[in-house]
Amino acid sequence: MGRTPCCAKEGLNRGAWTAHEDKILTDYIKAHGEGRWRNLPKRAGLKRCGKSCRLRWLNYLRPDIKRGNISVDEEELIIRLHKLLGNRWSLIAGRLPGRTDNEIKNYWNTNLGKKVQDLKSPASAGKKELKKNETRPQSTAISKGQLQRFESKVVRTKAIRCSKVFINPQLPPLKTEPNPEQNNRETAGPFNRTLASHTTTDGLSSLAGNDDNPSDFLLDFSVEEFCLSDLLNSDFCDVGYSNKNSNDLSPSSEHPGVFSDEMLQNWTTGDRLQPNVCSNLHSFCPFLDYGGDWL
DNA sequence: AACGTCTTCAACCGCTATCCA
DNA sequence: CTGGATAGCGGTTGAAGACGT
Repeated sequence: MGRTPCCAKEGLNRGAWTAHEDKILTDYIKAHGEGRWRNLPKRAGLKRCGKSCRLRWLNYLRPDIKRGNISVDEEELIIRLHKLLGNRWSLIAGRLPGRTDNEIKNYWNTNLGKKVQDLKSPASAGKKELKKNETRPQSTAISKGQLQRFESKVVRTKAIRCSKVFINPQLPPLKTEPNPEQNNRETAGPFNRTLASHTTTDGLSSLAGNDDNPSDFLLDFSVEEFCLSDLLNSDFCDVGYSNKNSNDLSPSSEHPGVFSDEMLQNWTTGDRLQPNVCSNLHSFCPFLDYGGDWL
């Protein structure tokens, strides 16, 4: 590939892994656990670079890997998370049980990215895409409107690393007016339950003073467990923030907050959705409604 | 059947973050 | 604080199979 190798690879195997190599690696990790990748090949008797072993294990051999057939729900979630996080595939993968960052990245590059692009300029989509959709019926599940919303609001999380967090305590209250439909869905799944019962008006209180881990923000579910579309349709929150002054990131500006990567990660890598943090859904509104460079 | 083009995805790369002595 | 080792990330590549002519 025209680049200098990251480490000495004389006598090392390259390219596709053989079943034998897979077995050696699997057996070794089962016996000794993950980690120490650099030394692993030598100890396991593999002619591979440690990095390659790690990748093979994480992306292919791990027992909890779910392969192929990305469902419509998963697809929608990927798009939504991509809109929120940008190309932070590992964070996105963290919310899709059994999926790897590599798989999601590939899926995005080969399917969703194109789809978003095509929907942006429908004229260029052409017959080719039509044909393709015929053979991949699940790909048609997302409406054009959805995709347009997704496309325009990717948060550029990698541009600048923040070490400070500013949160405006004067967050507008979330509307909590009675909603029959919501009430009906209250028992549908954990996410709806928590949303319904924890819509506080204080964006900070739940961050500061609760035993539950506020970092476990986003979603913890298996997509088979309940109807993901409830979450996806929720848009996380739809409070009417305006973002007229995109350069003013001070706490007193219209942006309620600028978030560090750490916070972002915490929000998206937790193992469990904690009830108290649902009120912090407020905090995401600027992301979702913010089309420009927010940093 | 043969050939060329396209698509997919596993594997590779360099870079950065984190850990630890 | 510094620097080496290690882990992890996202971008890119290319082999292989699918598809079209």
